[in-house]
Amino acid sequence: MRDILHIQKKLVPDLVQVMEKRYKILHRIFVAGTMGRRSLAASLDLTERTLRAELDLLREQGLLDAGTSGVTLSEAGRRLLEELEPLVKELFGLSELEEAVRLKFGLRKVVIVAGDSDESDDVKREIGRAGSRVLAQSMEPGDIVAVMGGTTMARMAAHLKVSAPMKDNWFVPARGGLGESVDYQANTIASELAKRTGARYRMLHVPDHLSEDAYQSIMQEPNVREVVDMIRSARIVVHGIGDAATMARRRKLSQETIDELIRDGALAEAFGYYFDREGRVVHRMVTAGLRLEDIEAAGTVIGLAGGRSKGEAIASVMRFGHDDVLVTDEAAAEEALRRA
Amino acid sequence: MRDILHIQKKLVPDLVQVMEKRYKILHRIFVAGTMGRRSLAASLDLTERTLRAELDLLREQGLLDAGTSGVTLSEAGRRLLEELEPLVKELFGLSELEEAVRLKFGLRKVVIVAGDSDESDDVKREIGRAGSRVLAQSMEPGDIVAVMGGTTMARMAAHLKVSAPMKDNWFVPARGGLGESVDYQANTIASELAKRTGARYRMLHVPDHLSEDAYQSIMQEPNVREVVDMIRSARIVVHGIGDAATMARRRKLSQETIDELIRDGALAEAFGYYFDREGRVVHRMVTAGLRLEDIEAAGTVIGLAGGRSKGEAIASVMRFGHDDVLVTDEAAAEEALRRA
DNA sequence: GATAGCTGGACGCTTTATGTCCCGCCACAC
DNA sequence: GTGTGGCGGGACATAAAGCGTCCAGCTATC
Repeated sequence: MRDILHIQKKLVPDLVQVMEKRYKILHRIFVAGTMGRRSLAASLDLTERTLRAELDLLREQGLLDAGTSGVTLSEAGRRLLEELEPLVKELFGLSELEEAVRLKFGLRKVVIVAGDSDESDDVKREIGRAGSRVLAQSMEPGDIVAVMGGTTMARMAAHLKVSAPMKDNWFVPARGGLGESVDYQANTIASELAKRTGARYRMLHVPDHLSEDAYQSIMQEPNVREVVDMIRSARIVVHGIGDAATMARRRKLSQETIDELIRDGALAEAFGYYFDREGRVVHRMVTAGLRLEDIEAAGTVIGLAGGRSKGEAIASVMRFGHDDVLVTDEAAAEEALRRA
Repeated sequence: MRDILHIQKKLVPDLVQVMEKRYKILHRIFVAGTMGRRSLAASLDLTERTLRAELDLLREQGLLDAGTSGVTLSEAGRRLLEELEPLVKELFGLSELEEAVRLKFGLRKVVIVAGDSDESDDVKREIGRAGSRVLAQSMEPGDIVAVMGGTTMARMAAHLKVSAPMKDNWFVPARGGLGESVDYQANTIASELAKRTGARYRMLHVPDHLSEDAYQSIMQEPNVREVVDMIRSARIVVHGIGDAATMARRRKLSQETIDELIRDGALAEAFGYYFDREGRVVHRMVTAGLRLEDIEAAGTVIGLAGGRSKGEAIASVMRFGHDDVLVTDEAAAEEALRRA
């Protein structure tokens, strides 16, 4: 059953939303018995006109009747609702989950794709696609977008598609190199995104693991300085979320540092910071780029991550509380809620 | 599984249509391997621009790729199509059936509702509803509509709904009384239809089973004459279809006549005429009203009938060849095709 | 008999969809 | 190598649909 919807959603992406909207209308009318258009519109948070279009359609389908004192479910409508009831949870589970996660972490928007990234590459791809849509919707002319690295980010970049060239937008890497494969570096991703959108980009070449002296002197370089300033004024930040242990290993942190992270209860990593269960910052990478205050100042911070194994890390970063939008998958969302 | 498709047809019929369109596009591309937009548009009977909007969306969904020599299904697209195949029949089966019936009998339009009228009153109601929609779509200002009697016609009348009053339309009974319950007489139905649409109507009171003399003299009556002239110039004719034996009994024909009908192979009845298997007229009722030549002259002839038991009769009347639109149910349509 | 709340009609504005044309490009045939 | 037909994709004016808003007429209820 689930499959069917999954298939249909590919063909008609907003199928479920529409079904949900109509279900809610029918359900509301069922509960109220008889109800007028205005009060119905108010209680469903629809405008009178759009509701009316829906009501006309539903009546056309013979699901409801309009009397002089409001609309009522017809016999067929009641029967449909009854058949629909057991499917509701499965049908709209994701949007309910989205809402639950949104409220739990006080986010502006949550997008959840079906499945578990840990188990299927399709789901990973879907997160990338969903993320790219969110980014495209969020961008406005003139915006500077700072992006992090990682495979999820790379996938997001690969799916971004815009209708019109964004000639006066900039993409910048949120931080210097991360010692990863070049495909997954923030620099690469920023340039890829710029290429795909017709926007401009700047790169930031600052090696990891610099001594304090070397760091200070490289920061004096005018063109490094310039890029860093741009990064710090980014209006949109897009980042992946990792679990602390994996990230520490990938970044080849010293055993000493890793021990320290463990002692401090570091669970999650995002934009170069490590967070404990409560969302407190317990460690930060020493490298040029985005600072916490820049994150706070950014208008839109978008987090991308999926897979049940990342649920805890996601919960931790969300508790940190400066993300606005989360794009994840079903398994991770459930896990994050459970941990929170 | 079947439930959900069933529900969707009721709740989101518009989206089901969209799904069908997109399925057809994918399917066509799959068959062709790779295909250009223009030739695709031509073969699917869509305009280039609308097709393009669909293609953009499907590509957005990752279902197809656009190369230099046309569009091709992506791996995901092929997979989707494969998964979709078993659903196609259930989802769009009726429209394929509609098309098959349409071609078989050379009709302008065929509307089929799911189910079997013999088994469920809901299906009968649906035929009425569908018929009323067809009629509303067919009517244009100034049109005279001639209607027959019968329960199906009565149900159709009960569901007719128009957006604007049809002040300059007329409804007339196609024939005089049929000796049935008053609710199902053509006169009653014509007046009901007029009341529901804001149109005007005329009645025709000519008893069945008149002697030739009485018939001739009643036809001299100016106001009978007037109504008959109107009937004969109807631009739209709506009629039910019955099987010959049942109708003969209902009309209390003499045993002699019934024997004659049987001998001549009468199978079906419509607008007062009896037809054999090949659609030839084998008998006609002697009463005032629509003649065969008026049927032939009418712009739109709409036939309504459902139930597997009527399949053969429907096939017979359709072979007669002067209907333009058929509204029926799934079982009757299958049976009619089988018999033809 | 007054009143509140209902449906359905109307209308102008905004957004979206659509028809149409064109350009540069690539593959293929010659 | 070169010509050519068909391709995708951009552009744009226009038609159509969607939507917010208001109103008339009606009816149930107090």
